[in-house]
Amino acid sequence: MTGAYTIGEAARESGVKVPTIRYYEEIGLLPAPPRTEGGRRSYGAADLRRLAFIRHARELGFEIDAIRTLLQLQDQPDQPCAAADAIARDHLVTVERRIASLTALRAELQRMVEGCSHGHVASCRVIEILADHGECAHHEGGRA
Amino acid sequence: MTGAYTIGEAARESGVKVPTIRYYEEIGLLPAPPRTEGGRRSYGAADLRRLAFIRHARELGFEIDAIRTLLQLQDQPDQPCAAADAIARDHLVTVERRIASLTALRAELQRMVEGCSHGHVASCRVIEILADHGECAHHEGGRA
DNA sequence: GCTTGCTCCTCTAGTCGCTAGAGGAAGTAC
DNA sequence: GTACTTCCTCTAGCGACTAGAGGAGCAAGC
Repeated sequence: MTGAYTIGEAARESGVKVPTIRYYEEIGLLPAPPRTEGGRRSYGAADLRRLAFIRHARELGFEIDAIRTLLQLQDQPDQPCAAADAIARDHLVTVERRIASLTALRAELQRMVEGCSHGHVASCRVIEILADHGECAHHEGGRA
Repeated sequence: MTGAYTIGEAARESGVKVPTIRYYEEIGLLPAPPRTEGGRRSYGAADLRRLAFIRHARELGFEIDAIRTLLQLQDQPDQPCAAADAIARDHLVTVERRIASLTALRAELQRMVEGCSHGHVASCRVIEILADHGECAHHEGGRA
């Protein structure tokens, strides 16, 4: 039977660390489980699934608030899934923007390190490019 | 002449927000400028250059500590620039890893939203993939 | 002179998603 | 009975800011 798990077992099974599990409980992402006589948390199989879901979503870069919504949706399987789709699409857009930004950044870093003649700071391309924004190809801000 | 600037002017010139400038001063990234009679910060042209340097480096994703080192290097132009080069190279590696990770992530998000038939949550591909890690192509962790 | 409105000052607290550590109790192994 | 591990709660810290309170300086108009 899908018995009871200690928080340590839940952590090992789900890959979410012990303090993080407690943190998720604190912020209401994971329901507070029943306790043993001695006051220890006792998790069931459904909790492990929920934790795995959260972990996977975090790995994919979803924010806690988005995961909260996704979990609510998961709990109501007869709802239309437009909301889940929208969250994923939104996130996809974010990720694409981030990739574009990082790719531009990579090009600039490559220019830096390739241009560096390993001489002295006075003539260092790395320092130079950082000092002169005008000289560089990077003109759109935003989180890298 | 390269006169004196208020913190607001420095912010406009450098693109760094006013509270952020004060924050940089607090953490010792920017020297504390002289004050006017009325106690207001009075910046010179060198401060503006330093701020622009910091801003650019932050835009490129360098961490404050790395910027601190880069600024120290900039202040000693006769030093060899190996350290600056190493910082840039390090950062390039980080950025490349991040791009790889995000690219894998993008593929998975695309699978999600393309597979979504816009029906109900019970059969939603987005929710499904999140629930079943085994089903997905994403197996290496790391910061996205 | 006086008021209006903007910028500036300091200080504290909040953001996000955890992570670390203190100090103590419960459970397990020998 | 004692050693060891795991668990408990609680508070504080990380990075890099951001927001807001409460007050003072300063320039312009009347």
